[in-house]
Amino acid sequence: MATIKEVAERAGVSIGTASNVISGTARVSKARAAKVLNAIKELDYHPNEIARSLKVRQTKMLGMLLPDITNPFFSDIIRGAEDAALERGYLLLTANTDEQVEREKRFVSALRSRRVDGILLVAAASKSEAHLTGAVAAGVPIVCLDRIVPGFEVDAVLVDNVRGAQECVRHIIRSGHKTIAIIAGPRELHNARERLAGCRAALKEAGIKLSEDLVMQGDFREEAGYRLGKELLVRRERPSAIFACNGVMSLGLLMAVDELGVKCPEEIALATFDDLPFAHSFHPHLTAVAQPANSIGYQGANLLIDRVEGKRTGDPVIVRLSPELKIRESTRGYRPATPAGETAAGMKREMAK
Amino acid sequence: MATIKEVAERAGVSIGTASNVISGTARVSKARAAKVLNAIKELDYHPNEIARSLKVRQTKMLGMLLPDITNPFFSDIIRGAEDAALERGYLLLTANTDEQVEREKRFVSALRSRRVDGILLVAAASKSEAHLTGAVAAGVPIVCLDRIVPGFEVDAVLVDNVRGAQECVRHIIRSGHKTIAIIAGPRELHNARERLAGCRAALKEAGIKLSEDLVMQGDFREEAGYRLGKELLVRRERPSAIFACNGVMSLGLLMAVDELGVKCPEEIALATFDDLPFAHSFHPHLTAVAQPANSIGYQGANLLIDRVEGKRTGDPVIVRLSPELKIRESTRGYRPATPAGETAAGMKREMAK
DNA sequence: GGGATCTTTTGAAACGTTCCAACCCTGGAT
DNA sequence: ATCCAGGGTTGGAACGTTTCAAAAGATCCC
Repeated sequence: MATIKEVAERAGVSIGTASNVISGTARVSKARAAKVLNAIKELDYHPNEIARSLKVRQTKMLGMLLPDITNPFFSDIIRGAEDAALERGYLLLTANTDEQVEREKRFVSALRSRRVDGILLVAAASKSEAHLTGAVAAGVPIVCLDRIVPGFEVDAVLVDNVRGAQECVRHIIRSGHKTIAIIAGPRELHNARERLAGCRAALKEAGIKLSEDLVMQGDFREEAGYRLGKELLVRRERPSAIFACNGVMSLGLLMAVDELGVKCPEEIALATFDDLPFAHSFHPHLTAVAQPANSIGYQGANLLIDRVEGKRTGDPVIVRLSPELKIRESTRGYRPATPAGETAAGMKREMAK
Repeated sequence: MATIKEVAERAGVSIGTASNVISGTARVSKARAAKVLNAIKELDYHPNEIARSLKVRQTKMLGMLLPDITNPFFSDIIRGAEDAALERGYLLLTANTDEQVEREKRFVSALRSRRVDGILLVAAASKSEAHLTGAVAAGVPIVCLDRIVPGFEVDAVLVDNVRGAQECVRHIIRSGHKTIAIIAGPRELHNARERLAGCRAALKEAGIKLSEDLVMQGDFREEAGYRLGKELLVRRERPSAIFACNGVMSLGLLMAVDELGVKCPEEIALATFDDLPFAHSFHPHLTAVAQPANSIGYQGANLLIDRVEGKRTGDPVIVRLSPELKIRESTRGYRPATPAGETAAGMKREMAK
C-alpha cells in the first residue's frame, strides 16, 4: 500500500505538506493541495492509521466486552454502541466473555495492548479486580453497561431493574394472581438481585408474603428456566403465575410449559424481564419488561467517548434508564378458580381495595 | 503506560534484550529473563501492539462487515468468526452496513486504513466494485460469507440455498399442498435468487406449475413479510401454504396470519428459510431451513486467516455448507378440504405416485 | 530597494516496537 | 598463549505518521 511519502513524491511536495493536506492541520496553497489530492486518488492511498495512532497516541477504537453477542439483548446494545461510536469516528473491537472472568481478563489485556481509547464493559467480574482497576489507573476509561461492579467506580448506564420487575409483578398481582413464582438470576449479579428486590417490593406492597419456595434460584440460562419451570409446574400447589428474571430463562420456561401441556394464559400466567425481539410474532405473546438495550449502548458509548476526549472529567456518572412494561396475552385471560358466588368482576373490585 | 524502554531500564538490560524475552525471538539467559519478567509485572507493562503492528506490518485484527448484527443469523455468524479468530490470535473489528453499499465503502476504507489483516464480508454490494477489488489488489484478503458478489472472485462460504429451499418446498408438497406461495427475497441478492430457484425446482419436479402471482417480491425485511403475507391471505383463492425466503420476513408473515385470524397449521401451512433461535419455545413452531450460521463464520474466519498467513494461495475456494430442514408443527396437521369420498389417507396415496 | 510581516513549505525528531549486524565473553582446542 | 565457536547482548535503523521550529517566499509599505 502506498505511503504518504510516495504521495508526496508524486505530488512533488514534502511529506509535511502532504500530511497537512490530508489532515487539514495547516493551510496549504490550492495548487499544491490539488496535486496531493490527485496523487492520493491515483495511488489509492489509505492513510496508515496505525502509524498515526502511534504518533498521536489514540486509536479511535473502543473495546466492547460482553457475555455473548448471540443474546439479542446484547446485540442490541452493541448496535447502539456502534451507532454512537461511528457518529463520533470510532470503531468497535468486540469480544465475548461468556461470563467468564478469565476471558474478561485476557480480553482487557488484549485491548490494552491494542491501545483502545476506552472500553465498554458488560462485566463478567462480580467484584472489583485488578484487571479492571488497573486499566482505569493506566488511563483507559471504562464504562459499565447493564451491570455495575461493586467497588469499581466508573461511569455506567443501567436500567432501573427494581422498578421494571416491580411494575411487572404489580401488574401480575392486579390480574388476580396470588401465588406468583419467581425464577431469579444468579446471586452474584447485581442486576439479578435488583430484579428480585423489585419482585419482593411489589408483593410486599400488595400485602402478599412471598413464601421462599416460590423463589427459584436460576442463573440466567435457558436450561435453568426449563428445569426450574418444570419443577414449579408439577407441584401439587402450582403457582398461578411465573415471572422469569431474564429473557433466555423465559425461553426454557416456555418449553417446560409446553412440555407439560399447561395452557398459557388460561392455566398459567407468564411474564419475563427482557423483551425478545420476536415477541409480537409468536405465541404466547409474552408480557415483558422491555429494556432500552439500544439506548444502553448508545448512551454508554457517548459517555465513554466524552471521557476519552476529555469532554467530561471528575466523578463517575450513573445513568439509569427506564424499562417499559409491555403487557401482552401471556398475563391476560387468566381466570382464577373463584370461590362460588364470586365473579371476575367481583374479583376486580376485591383487588381495588 | 509503560514502554519496553522503561521495562529494559528497570531490569537493567538493553531494549533489544527486553524485546527478546517478551517475544521469545532469541535466547536470553535465565537471570536476565527473570529480571525482565519481573519488571514487566511491576510496571504492569502491556506491549504496545500498535508500535508492533507498524513494524511487523500486521495487526492481528480482522474486519467484519455485515448488514445488521441485530439479526440473529448474522450475530451467529459473528460468534463463529470470533471464536475462530480468537483461537488463532486475532480480534474482530465489526461494523454494520445496513445493506447500504455506501456504508460498505466507507467501512472498507476505514478498515484498510486501520490495516486489518483481512476482511470477512457479508456483502451489501451486488456487483463487483472498486472498493472490493481495490482492497484485494492492495493485498487485503477478503472472504465472502453467506453471499457471493458476482464478478468478485474471492474465497467464500455459503450455504446451499437451492437445496435448502427445494427440500423445504418438497416437504410442503408432500404434506399435501398444491397452491404454495413464496415470499421471495430481493432480486439483487444472489442467495435470494438461489432460494427462489430451489422452490421452483421442487415444484417442477412435483409437476406443479407455479403461477407467477404466487411469487411475491419481497426484500428480506419484516414489513415485506407482513404486507405480502396479508395480500396473499385475503385472496379469494388463498394459497394453502406460504414459504418465506428468510427469517425476518417470516416474522412479518406471522403477524399477518395472526391479524387476519388465520390458524396455522390448520388453515395455512407456513415455512421459512432461516431458523430463528427461539423457534422451539414459541408457537407456531415454524418449519424452517436452518442455516449453519456459526459454521459460516467459523469456517470463513479460518479460510481468511489461512490466506492472511499465507497458508493457502492460489484460486479462490468456495465452501458450501448444507442447511438442515427442521420440520415442525407449522407444516403439520394441515387437512386439505378433500373432495367427497377422499380421505387424508387416500390423499397420501395419491401423493405417492 | 529594503525591511517588516505574513503565509507556505520543509526537514527532522519522535512515537514504541522489531530485527539484524556487530560486539563481547567464555571456554575449549591447538 | 592464541584462536575459534558460539551464546548472549547491544545499538541503531526502520516502520509511516505528526508536529514544530526554521527556512523560504510573497506582499506590502515607506
